[in-house]
Amino acid sequence: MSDVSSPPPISARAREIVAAARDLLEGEGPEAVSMRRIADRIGIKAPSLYKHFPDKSAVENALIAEGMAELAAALEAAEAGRAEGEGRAGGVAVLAGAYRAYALAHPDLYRLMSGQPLDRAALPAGLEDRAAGPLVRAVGGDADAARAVWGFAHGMVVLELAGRFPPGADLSGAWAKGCGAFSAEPALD
Amino acid sequence: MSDVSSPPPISARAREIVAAARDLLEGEGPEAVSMRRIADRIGIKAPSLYKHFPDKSAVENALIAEGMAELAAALEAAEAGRAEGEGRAGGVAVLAGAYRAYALAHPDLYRLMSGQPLDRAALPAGLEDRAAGPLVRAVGGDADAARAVWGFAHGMVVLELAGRFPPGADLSGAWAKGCGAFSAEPALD
DNA sequence: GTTGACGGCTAACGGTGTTAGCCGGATGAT
DNA sequence: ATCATCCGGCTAACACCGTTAGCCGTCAAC
Repeated sequence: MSDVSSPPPISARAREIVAAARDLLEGEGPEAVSMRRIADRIGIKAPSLYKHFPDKSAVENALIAEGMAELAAALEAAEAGRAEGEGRAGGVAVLAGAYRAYALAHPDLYRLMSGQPLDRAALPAGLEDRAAGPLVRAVGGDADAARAVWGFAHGMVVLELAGRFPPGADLSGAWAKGCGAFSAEPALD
Repeated sequence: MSDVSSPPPISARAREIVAAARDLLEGEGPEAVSMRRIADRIGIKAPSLYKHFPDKSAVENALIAEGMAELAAALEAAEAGRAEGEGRAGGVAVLAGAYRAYALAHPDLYRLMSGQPLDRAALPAGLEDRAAGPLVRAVGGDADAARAVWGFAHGMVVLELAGRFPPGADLSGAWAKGCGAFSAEPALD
């Protein structure tokens, strides 16, 4: 019963491959992560990669799992670190700050994680729920509210990463406005 | 004052090219819109496209301009169509509904429009502002608030398009929650 | 009538993901 | 000790991608 985690990729070579893929992704952007570039980086030829992963998307799924685990850890740390004096409101703002910080620190990985229809079967069981946990707890378990603030945070982050806001826009103001709106208790609900 | 729009692409052939590109995009998805497939569809060879557009991104920019104009029109129609009795709150919800409806009706075009760093020089002058207009008016000209609800709407739409919410999730509830949060007047601001 | 631009074309380059098939070495079984 | 098996490399190749170079027919203008 040692390690019945998710899919097989546990061999040293496999880990080396996803590490190379991540270096390329975070160092040179998404178009740099090609099977030939990955193979080059670890001193083998591209077709040999297929002895370790069925296709490129499997390598990407490993990267996605890695990123989601890191993001979950960052959110859990933010959740644990906030002063107990803060109400639900502060919780949302702190989590949103941690979310944004992770995305800005790993822009290309974040886009890879969030830009495509998750292959949930290729993910460690429970990872997605673990990443969502801190936020749903911060909004008191209201699924609608959790989805709304997730949508807000994701949208803000992705627009910022794509440079869609005006050059000198005061984004912290917009974040504060959003977090404030979501922190007010529902008036007549 | 007939038509001093933006860049050159006004020839019949050029319009035919972007029409073919749009058919491919909306009919078979983004990976189907290749220079060879576009050319095939109008009965010429791929290299001939370069007599009308400098590169593929120029064709995409034409698609983006087309989509943004349509989205702007949809938002303006929603703005004009709402009952005058509604306050600012209703305005935001109506606009968000129109925004979501356009994105769901043209998912691949919307992703093309919103997923990359806008080449503003390639866009008709004033188009971006025109698309943003209805929303900033709905929030009373507060730029921070406008960016926050834009982030919310974009995030919700893009997560929905990517199938990131749980299969049977009640998204209309999350949308209502978000619009409600952004419609309450700022308490102590 | 000549010139020149327009808008097609073919051939080609370097890149992509991926498959087929070969082959050496290590490992396990008889 | 010999034999079989499988693992993990390899080369060659396919079909596609965006893009460039260079050729050529048509047609309008001077």
